Amino acid sequence: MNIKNFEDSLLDSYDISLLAALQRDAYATHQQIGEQVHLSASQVSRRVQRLQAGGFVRRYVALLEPQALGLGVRAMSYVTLTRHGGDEGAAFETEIGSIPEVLECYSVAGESDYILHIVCADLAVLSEQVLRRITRIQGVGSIRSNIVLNCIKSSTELPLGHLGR
Amino acid sequence: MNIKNFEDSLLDSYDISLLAALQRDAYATHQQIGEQVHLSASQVSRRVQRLQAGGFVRRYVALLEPQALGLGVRAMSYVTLTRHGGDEGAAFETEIGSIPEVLECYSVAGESDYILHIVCADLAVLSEQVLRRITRIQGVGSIRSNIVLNCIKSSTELPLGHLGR
DNA sequence: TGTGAAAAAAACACGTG
DNA sequence: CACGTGTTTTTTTCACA
Repeated sequence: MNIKNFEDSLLDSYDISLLAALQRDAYATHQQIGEQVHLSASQVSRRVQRLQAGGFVRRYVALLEPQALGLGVRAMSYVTLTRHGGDEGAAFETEIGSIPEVLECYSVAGESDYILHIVCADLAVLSEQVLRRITRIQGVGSIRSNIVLNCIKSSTELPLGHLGR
Repeated sequence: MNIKNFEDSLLDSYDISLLAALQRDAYATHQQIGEQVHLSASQVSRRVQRLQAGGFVRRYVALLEPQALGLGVRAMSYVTLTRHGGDEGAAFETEIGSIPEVLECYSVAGESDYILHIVCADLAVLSEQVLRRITRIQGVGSIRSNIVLNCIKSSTELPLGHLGR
């Protein structure tokens, strides 16, 4: 039987610590993870497979160091479309998908329509290339941006505390 | 000789495609990556080690599926501190670090002082637990939040195009 | 830089509680 | 039926040409 989603599934406390360990460091060996979680290597192997098959793990990735790669600028940008109701949204969303400097894009309720998380080399690239390109997308009204001064925290670890008890 | 940072380092086009491959899928075997990048498995092994030692790779992680884990709410919150110049910032920053629902926190130039990326189970948890806890941190003036309606794009892949040519 | 050997780790099958 | 142990297979790392 397959674990399909949150409702069907019973994640016991081992699974939860396992997921926590995986999103902290996916390159630890099953042995090492097992020691942290108090499980044998074979158990870890079995459970990890189940968790993957169950759709809890999206994928495994390497997180790179922006500074080391010459990516010195991070910004949050807020895009407002000119008109709502049409398909400006669709055009915008597909275009955004093809801009590698845009790491994240969310539609939101509020003054602006979209929030964009952008990383790029420097301010010149940000304004002259990335923001310019976004401005030119059909339906885009205004863009406002916040330049990030300092990174206090940047994590990909989802909170799992609500599952536990 | 060690590769220390962007200036010293000469990343050739192989290294760049290698980094791109790693941040796309870090669980591919060296063999598979080698086929994509046109390199032998041993070369991939060597280069990956160099890239890690050179500080280009922060770490390897599993990206989990929020929906499958009952994490249905995503929000961007904007925090303004009451006074600037003191050490309210320091207190705030250490406190924020201990809230697992806050995935990202950046200090920014502009109207607000900090931007927070929050993920949690539902709106009740967001307002009654997470935002409440943030409000109570010493020095916090106001919080404004944007609830995310839709995720257009959510990536951890840094843009590497500027390195290439 | 590639090839092959050695080491390590993961996946699997089995026997046991 | 779930668990750990031992075995097989895969994968990575290292030495050598």
